[in-house]
Amino acid sequence: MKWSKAFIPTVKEDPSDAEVLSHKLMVRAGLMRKLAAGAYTYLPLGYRTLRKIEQIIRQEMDAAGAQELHMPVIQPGELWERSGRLKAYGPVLMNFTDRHGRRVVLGPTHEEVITTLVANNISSYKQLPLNLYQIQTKFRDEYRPRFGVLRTREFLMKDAYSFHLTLDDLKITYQKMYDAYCRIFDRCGLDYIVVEAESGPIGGESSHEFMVPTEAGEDTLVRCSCGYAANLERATAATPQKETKESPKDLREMHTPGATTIEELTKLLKVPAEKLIKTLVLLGDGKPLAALIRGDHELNEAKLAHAAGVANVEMADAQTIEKLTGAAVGFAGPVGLSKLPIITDKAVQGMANAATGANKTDYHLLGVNPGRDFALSSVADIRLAQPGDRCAKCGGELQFSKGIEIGHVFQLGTKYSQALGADVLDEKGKTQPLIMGCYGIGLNRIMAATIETGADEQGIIWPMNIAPFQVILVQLGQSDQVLTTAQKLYEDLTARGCEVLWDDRSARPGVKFNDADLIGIPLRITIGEKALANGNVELKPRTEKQPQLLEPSRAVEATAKIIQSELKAFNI
RNA sequence: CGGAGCGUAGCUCAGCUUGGCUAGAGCGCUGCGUUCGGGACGCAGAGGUCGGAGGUUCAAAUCCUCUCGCUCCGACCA
Repeated sequence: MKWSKAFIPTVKEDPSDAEVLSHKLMVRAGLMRKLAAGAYTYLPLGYRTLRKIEQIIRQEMDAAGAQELHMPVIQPGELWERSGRLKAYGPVLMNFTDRHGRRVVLGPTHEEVITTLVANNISSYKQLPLNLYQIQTKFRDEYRPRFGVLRTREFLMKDAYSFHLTLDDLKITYQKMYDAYCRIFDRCGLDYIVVEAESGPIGGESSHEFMVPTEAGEDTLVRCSCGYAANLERATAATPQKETKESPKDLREMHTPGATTIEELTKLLKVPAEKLIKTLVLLGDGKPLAALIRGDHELNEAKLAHAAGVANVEMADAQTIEKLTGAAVGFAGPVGLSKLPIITDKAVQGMANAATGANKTDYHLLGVNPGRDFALSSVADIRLAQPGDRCAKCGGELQFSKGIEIGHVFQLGTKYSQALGADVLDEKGKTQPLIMGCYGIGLNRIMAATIETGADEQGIIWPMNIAPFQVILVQLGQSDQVLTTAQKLYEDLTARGCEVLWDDRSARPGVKFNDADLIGIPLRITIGEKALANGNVELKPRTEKQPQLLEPSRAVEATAKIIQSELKAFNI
């Protein structure tokens, strides 16, 4: 491809609306342009990389025994009512009403469609396991699209779904897919880690996320040197040591006018936050419940929902709280709070002589002792891990960092098959709900994560496997000798199967070198009069400072060899 | 959805506080010339509903109201 004929609009300055590195570089290198918030056009160069990522995924999915199919983007709203996810997804679901007044959903994912498909076409355990995937544009009306292509309203996703008679069989496929994911991300040249994850509205039991650690990520990773790794929603920290044997004091009421926050209380009572018990009033699937958390800890709603056995929890509004506690917001406490179930965090259990709200406006209780002053009917880990916490497995200090989620695998169980009636007959002729797994990869995120973690001041550095072109010919000047050499190199490299971008523009050398670095092609061959005077051209990898001088025919050999060996290295 | 900020040439921005000549700069683009190994230079040009609507005024990019879009923080979320 000759650059002069290609549509590669590079720009010198960072776009004003870009914040993260990958976003800036993708625009500057002419990979993409924004149409609207969370919607991007992939230009030819960017699309080449995206297609290469797609190809790698296809190969690995096929090798793992999955079969590719293609489902519709538009889906009947009725399907989503049946699965119960119309509500669960809420406003994130893009939908419209068609001319007949039917609600149509733009697919944010395809569990409903695939489960219906399989329900209608699979009826025997003999047809299992079945593993199906597609690569398709997904739609989500995100509250806040951001970070360039990392969170968009429209994105490319590989989604796979597997169907099984037994949990053991699911686990076999789950492991195969897990391994395939590792190969995919390895081949894309990414440094990633795998963490235990919460499954969110997809639902299900076990789940792992594939994360690329980088500051630009919006997920928080919690890791320990012992190998423990989880995302923040899932992470468990060790329960703090039981407090030294402080002898229990008597309950005492204290006037604390207007002190409704932990911060105000610590000042007023002159005790540290870890001596306070926060009493949070929430609604679990609409029913009130209270959660007790140590003053310096944060509630993890997902864990609480799990512990309470509900699908969804939200903070109760002020009116509800006042009605239930008999006090203004900020003065709730567990003592005498009999109207609603109380779930106590593990860290609260061992506290002694704590302070809590008195369920009386402008009053707090001191000397509160769990177990003595209120019942510990339900104790669970319901807090977020936080910096300074210890690992629950080895006691080491937990490390917090940011990451980009590029893939996610779930053991779904029977959530969708039961809702949508996907059954098969087992060997005894008995009806069984299908057990499902599902597996997703964000292709655009792979691209962005590669740039995010692999760029330098000059621009992008593509791994050979997903580079839009493998080698760039930088032709300096337009003299006959330079031109014929470049032409010959282009033909010879192409004949050897190399993907060549030929910068034949009449721009000055500096412009070409800077553009070549910016778009990050792994190998560069410079054809200029200087080296040609000695019959040479220059070969330089993107990551090296100094070029190597070679005769053109040798440069072709060397280039082809480097490409070969790098592609092979990625083909684990 | 709560908070903050921004919208002027293809891009990055100045001008707005204190209303007033023909609305500017750099980059990019077109033509000509000189250059040519890490983002050259000269000359000549093209390119603008100042996001949109309404209002105040003799006069609005500038002041007021409404509205749309975009970005960031929060909340939410594969």
